[in-house]
Amino acid sequence: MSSLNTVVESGSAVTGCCSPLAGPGISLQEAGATAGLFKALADPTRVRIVNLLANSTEPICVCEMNAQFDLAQPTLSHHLKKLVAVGLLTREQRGTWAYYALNDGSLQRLAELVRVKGDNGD
Amino acid sequence: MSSLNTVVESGSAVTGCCSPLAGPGISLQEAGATAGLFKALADPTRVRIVNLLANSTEPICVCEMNAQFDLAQPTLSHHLKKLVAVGLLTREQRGTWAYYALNDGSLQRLAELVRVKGDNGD
DNA sequence: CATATACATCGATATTTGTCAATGGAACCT
DNA sequence: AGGTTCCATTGACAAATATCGATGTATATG
Repeated sequence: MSSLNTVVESGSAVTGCCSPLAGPGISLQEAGATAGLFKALADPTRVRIVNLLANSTEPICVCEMNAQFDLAQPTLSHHLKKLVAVGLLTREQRGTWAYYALNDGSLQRLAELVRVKGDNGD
Repeated sequence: MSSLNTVVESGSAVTGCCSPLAGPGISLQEAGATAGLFKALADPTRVRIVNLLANSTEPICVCEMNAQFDLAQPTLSHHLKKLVAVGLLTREQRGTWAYYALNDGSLQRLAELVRVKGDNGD
């Protein structure tokens, strides 16, 4: 059986930050935070990772992604770290394996960032 | 009065491209196109430009942005070009001035990219 | 025609970033 | 304890990018 610590970690950028793109007059600093979130998705590999996780009901371990993406393992780790740092992904350690999943509601919050002014919001 | 050619140009990436982030199994190429769109917004200055235009009912000329952003004029031109190339912005020449505006519906299409699976789209 | 203005393009540079090989560290197995 | 597997970190390097000064190109104006 083993211990199975299942320590969960996640950054926080989607979680609370970031002024909407079309919001009224954002500052330079706010623009930086918002750009930081988009920057996390400004790479094909990271888009694929998010897409992969968005289509899975369960977390996926690095070894499985490693089998699908034609990339060195450190490179994959690098991208995963960035996605966690920005709050899009969650990392969960199960024994020797590391399982990643979409942070709950992170896509919804991302959608709010892009929400258009006169939208169905109310 | 002068001639006022008003030649309008715009790229096309938001216009038609780009598989949704959470769509079913996107290819490496599709991921690249999607990442390219996010890349356009992965910069504080470009976020501010889009935000500025999103809050304006009328196009805005470069000279006006130049007054608000603490950047050299060539740098601003550089960013504007990228936003037009990806289809987010529209460029319109009025005499000596160049007016930029949000490409119609580009934000909506961007929102669709980020749309979550079980959303109200039905 | 000469000059001025608005903007784009070019060339150069410093920073950022994606990538990999090598190494490190932790959990598991025998 | 020793070896193995999974993953992260480090260091190095090439490519992309943000930035600016200098220059180019229209368009207007005197």
